Amino acid sequence: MKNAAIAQVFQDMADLLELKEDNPFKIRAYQRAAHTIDDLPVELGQVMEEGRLREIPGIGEAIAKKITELLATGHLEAYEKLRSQFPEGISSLMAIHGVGPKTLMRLYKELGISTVDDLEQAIVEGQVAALYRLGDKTAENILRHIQRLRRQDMRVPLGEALPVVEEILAQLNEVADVRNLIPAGSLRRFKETIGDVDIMGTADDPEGVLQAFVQLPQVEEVLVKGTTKASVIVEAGLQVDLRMVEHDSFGSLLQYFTGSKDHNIALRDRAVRQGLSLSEYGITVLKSGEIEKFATEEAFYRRIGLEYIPPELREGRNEIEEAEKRALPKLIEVSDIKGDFHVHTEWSDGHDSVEAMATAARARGYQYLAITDHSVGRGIAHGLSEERLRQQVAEVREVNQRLDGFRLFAGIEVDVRADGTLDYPDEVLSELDIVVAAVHSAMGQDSEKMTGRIIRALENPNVHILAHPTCRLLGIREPVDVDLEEVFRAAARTNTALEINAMPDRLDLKDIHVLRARELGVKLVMGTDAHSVGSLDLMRFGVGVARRGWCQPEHILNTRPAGEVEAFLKQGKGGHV
DNA sequence: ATGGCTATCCATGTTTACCAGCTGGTAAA
Repeated sequence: MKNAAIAQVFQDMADLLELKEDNPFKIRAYQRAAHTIDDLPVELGQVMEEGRLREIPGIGEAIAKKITELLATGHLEAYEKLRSQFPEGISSLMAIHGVGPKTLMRLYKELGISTVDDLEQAIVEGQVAALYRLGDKTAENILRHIQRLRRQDMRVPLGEALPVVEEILAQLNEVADVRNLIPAGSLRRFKETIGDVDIMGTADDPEGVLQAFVQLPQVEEVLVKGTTKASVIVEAGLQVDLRMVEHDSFGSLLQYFTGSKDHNIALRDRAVRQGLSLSEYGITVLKSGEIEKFATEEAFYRRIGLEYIPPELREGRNEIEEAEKRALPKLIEVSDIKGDFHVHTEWSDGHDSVEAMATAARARGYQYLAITDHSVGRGIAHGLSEERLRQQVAEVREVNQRLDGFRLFAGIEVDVRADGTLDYPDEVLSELDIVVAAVHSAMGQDSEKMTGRIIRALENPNVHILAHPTCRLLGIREPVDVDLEEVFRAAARTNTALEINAMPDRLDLKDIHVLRARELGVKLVMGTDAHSVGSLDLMRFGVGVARRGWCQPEHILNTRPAGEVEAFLKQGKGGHV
């Protein structure tokens, strides 16, 4: 049983316990366990074999026992027993905004509602509004949320949300007089998908700013609007909250709303032991009851004895311990990147010429760029025949000649076929400066086949990089079934680099994989997979993943100067370091 | 249910906005 499935069981148990109005702390314990497991970089099966389940924070005696049962039998008796007390699938109703456990239980007991369809029908028929303490407004509100839920998944990919939010910030800055305006929450932490967006602001006239906010042209619907905060729905169904706060406590508020929840809980625990109580308004000294306010996050963290923790690290892993020791990594930044290892041109399915891509890369301050179009097997993407590849290499070398102080590498994104062989013979590949291998077909293979296939590609001495190792497409395609642990070991052994694909719907490897790959000594590179000049900008999403994976500049090959990169490409694999 | 160090015990977060009925419950963050 995989981590995601186990986490799902505990999440569902938490939902059902909430319906039962069980001990709230027990519910939180299950939720926390589910979240931690979902985020775990190693499979629980392995942790169990090593007898280290209890070392995972939030996993104690009872949950460890349940995990063991799930891994051994695929079932959990306590879960089945709990489920039998409710109609099948009732917890899916908890996903509807505006329906909490209390309302849900009443809907079930008084109206026999147990599915979203039941609920929708009951609202239309006026049965919901007729219940005591529910009315027209509430029923209508629930109906709206059901329709929203139907339209699309609630979580929006970061790559979609970020540009929308940046546009809102730009406009709001123009029409209203604001002092601060910073998006908090998962967006600020650069999580790969965003639930709601939380913008924090300060201004002399906060109500005026809120008024301007709800009147922005991209606002499709106003959910709530008070004197200190407002919530709206903008395009793509994204919910955006704006919260106007006091300027002198902006730091603690920003910190609080940036999260993550796990990070803040751990922080609060630690503060209580220091005799301090944390809240969004500041820090209360428990003995005196005196409240201290903080205008900046730096001052806030300093007050509790920690160095500043960048938002991308605030996931409740071990950032607090490291901050205490002043041992946080100096995270990689976009400005550290000196080149891109994965771009396409009009030779295959890209939109711009070799020269246009090269000059755009140089204009960004890059020192080098690898041209890696698709190989012959990707017929649909105009993959290059051996003959066309030779012609393209000639063009790349010619452009490289003309560009002073810039290195253009001639390469290929070569298909890893179903059996692990590559799309071109070794003689052809060895002529290239750089070979990026990638799986694009037969993605339904079982784990054994897929893992073997990928490892075979890694073992090819001509392959420098494996691109988008899990082949996932956020919200579209699940990752392929592959034993990443084995892939990481093979990559380390063969000195093959693994890619962090920066395309926002890939982000592959993802943050927790990056953490684990680094532990195993795998080399990492960044590629935008750009299909046009503009997409070179996607690098910032890859950098976000690397930052969430605790990467310093030296962990990513793209921060090395052209000479070092050339050395890796020329001899790296041959030496089998 | 977890984890801490007063442990056969105890703490685990608080505020805002909305709605239905005219103060208090519920949900969300």
